[in-house]
Amino acid sequence: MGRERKFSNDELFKHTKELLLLVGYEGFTFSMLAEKMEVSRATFYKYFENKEELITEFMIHEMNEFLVKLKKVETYANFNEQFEYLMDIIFERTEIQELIEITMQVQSNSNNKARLNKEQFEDMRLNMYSCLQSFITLGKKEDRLNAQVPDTLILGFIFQSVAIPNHFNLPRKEWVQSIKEVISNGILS
Amino acid sequence: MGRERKFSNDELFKHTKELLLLVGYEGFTFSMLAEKMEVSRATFYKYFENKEELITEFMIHEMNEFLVKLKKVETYANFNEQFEYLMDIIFERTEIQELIEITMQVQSNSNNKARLNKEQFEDMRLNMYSCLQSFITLGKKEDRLNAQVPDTLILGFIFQSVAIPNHFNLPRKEWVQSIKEVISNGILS
DNA sequence: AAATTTATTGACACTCCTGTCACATTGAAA
DNA sequence: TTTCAATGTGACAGGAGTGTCAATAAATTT
Repeated sequence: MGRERKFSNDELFKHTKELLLLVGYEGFTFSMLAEKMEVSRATFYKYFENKEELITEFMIHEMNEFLVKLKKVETYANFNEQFEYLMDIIFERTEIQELIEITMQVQSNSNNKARLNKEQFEDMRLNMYSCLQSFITLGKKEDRLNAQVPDTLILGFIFQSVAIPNHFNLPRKEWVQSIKEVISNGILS
Repeated sequence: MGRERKFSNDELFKHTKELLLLVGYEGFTFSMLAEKMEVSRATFYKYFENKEELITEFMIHEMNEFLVKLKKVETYANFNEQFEYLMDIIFERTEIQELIEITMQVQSNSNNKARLNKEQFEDMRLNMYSCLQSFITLGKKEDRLNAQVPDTLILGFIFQSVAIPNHFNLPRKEWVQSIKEVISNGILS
């Protein structure tokens, strides 16, 4: 019962994401979002106490979508297939890493909802890492990964690689293929 | 003649850098800088029209320091030595990449000094790339670099690697060594 | 010591964002 | 048709940053 909403949660999060990637956490304001969505700014306060709460809630939503896909990595039997699949989903959501860094900037001082959201998000992030840890462990067990290299560095390389600017706009397929090649065997011939 | 300045340019840029890395471009304000430096906010307006002008000027200063070091790469005769030297200076100034990205956010609409500064900075950035291009070309000529990999990706890998978060705080020397190893030969064994 | 020059500052007016609230709107239930 | 609960909005007060300027402070020159 009651009035119909002017926008769905999906729409809200879609615009939030675009704005966040455009202007960053500090630059993000309810005013901009309201203008973008053609809605009164006051409306948001019916759903969120403040921008921290909106952004942390958005990030949980975003991370959830990513985790669902990431979990499927376990269904692949060997390291090679897991690696292929992992690169695919990472390059399908190149912005996840950037969004994680933005969320790190959220300061939640008091005992509010944003604080709880941040804690939940932290749990999800660790969940993500543990999922990836299994991947690394398998790779080292199968003797496919260089055991000398710290696990955290292997993951770091994989995740950072999506952030490399493709200045010359090489075709996506070729670009991703090259990145896989370099991550696998390095830049030396 | 006249009164003595309360702070040097070096001090100003030092604090600007710290603040920028802490709060990002959008979060940076003259108020914060003034408080940090224990100076009146109004003082800055004697030297800069606005924050865009300060930040672009700072970036030129920063890039200059980096370019001076980078130019020396040409004094090394072969690829191996150039590679070693390059990694050293990049890890000595791990923040240069981050600062470049921050500067990209500066919007200089009108025909002001910030606009000119941005253009000058862009020149320096291209200068940087051309310097690195020589390094790549030498590497491919000496048949040390994988000729299949796009040049821009090789540089991207090297520069992005400094941004990989060292979550477990592995000792710097070991960390850099591992990164060199992965850049060179990849994560596979 | 007075004049001159340069640096610094507090205060003011302006703009933009925030959080709130009473009031308006809408759609479904009674 | 009336009622009512959920949704949406304009307006207001408060806070923070901006850019400016007249006044003040400190060095140097005369």
